[in-house]
Amino acid sequence: MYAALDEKEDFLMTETYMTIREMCDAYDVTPRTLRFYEAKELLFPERRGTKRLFTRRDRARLKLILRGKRFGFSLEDIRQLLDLYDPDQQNLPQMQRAFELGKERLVDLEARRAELEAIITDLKANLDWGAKLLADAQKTAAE
Amino acid sequence: MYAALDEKEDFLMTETYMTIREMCDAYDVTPRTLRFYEAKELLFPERRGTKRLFTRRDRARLKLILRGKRFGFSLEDIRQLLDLYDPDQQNLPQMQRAFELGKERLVDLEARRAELEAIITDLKANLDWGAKLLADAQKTAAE
DNA sequence: ATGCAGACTTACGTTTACGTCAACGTAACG
DNA sequence: CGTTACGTTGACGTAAACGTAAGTCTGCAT
Repeated sequence: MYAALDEKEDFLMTETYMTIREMCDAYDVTPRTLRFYEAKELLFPERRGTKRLFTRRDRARLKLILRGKRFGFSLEDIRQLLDLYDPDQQNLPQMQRAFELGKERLVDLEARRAELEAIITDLKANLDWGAKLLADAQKTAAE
Repeated sequence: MYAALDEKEDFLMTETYMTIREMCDAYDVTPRTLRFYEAKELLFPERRGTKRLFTRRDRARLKLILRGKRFGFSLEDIRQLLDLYDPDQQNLPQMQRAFELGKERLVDLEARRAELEAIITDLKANLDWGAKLLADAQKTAAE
């Protein structure tokens, strides 16, 4: 289960559970953020008494959340997507919705990839152009 | 000038100036958004009396703004980058800052490209897996 | 001349994604 | 047994990116 949520460095992670502080240090987020994500039902840490215990599943989800954010997805967008990476096999209709949604996302992401490629090419060209302009300016100033 | 800001379809754009409504229709934004971008010094429409007239330069900048937003950049990030795409040759220090900033962005974008590649691969794998799960579920239900 | 569609300014409202106290619980340490 | 460190729940605050409503102006068609 959660095959896609696994990561290579997980073999280092001997602890099954992590406290909120360990999570913060490991993923560079604040406690507030983790509690906020829990409130928004993006994470589901267990409890020992009143304290949160973050599982492997939570860690995997958090990685995906942070990833999504870097690409401009809203938390609500991400919440939808998480259902795909972490399906509830008891709920067929939900799985199918997640599946359809995932296919749409794939199209979207591939379009983004193309656009990103264009942006990079573009930026490179502008950097070359800028370098030339700056070089000219240097020479002019030297006279 | 503004070589990188040109686009292929521009030859269709006979009008040098566009009204705010034309802009809204063309780029699917609201008037509020355009005025907001002007207030934030991302766009610099000219004025006929009190009314805004958006130039080719504004249109090129707007495209870049919308692009940047799709990739999760803040408007402030974007404002900085626009200086690179639209340099002020009277201002050497600003050009150099823009140049340095642009180089950093390039590194950033190339990292994003790699991550995006990983995300796509990942999502595809999950979709295949999901397809399998759904197929199994269908069969089970058929018995 | 007038009315009305659009554009303009000003200003307050809204949503997202947290930040920042305040007040309290609890567990370990000396 | 006190205090120090870390964790918890509200509750209010904030920055970014606009939305929205109110009131004004303005060009032009009737």
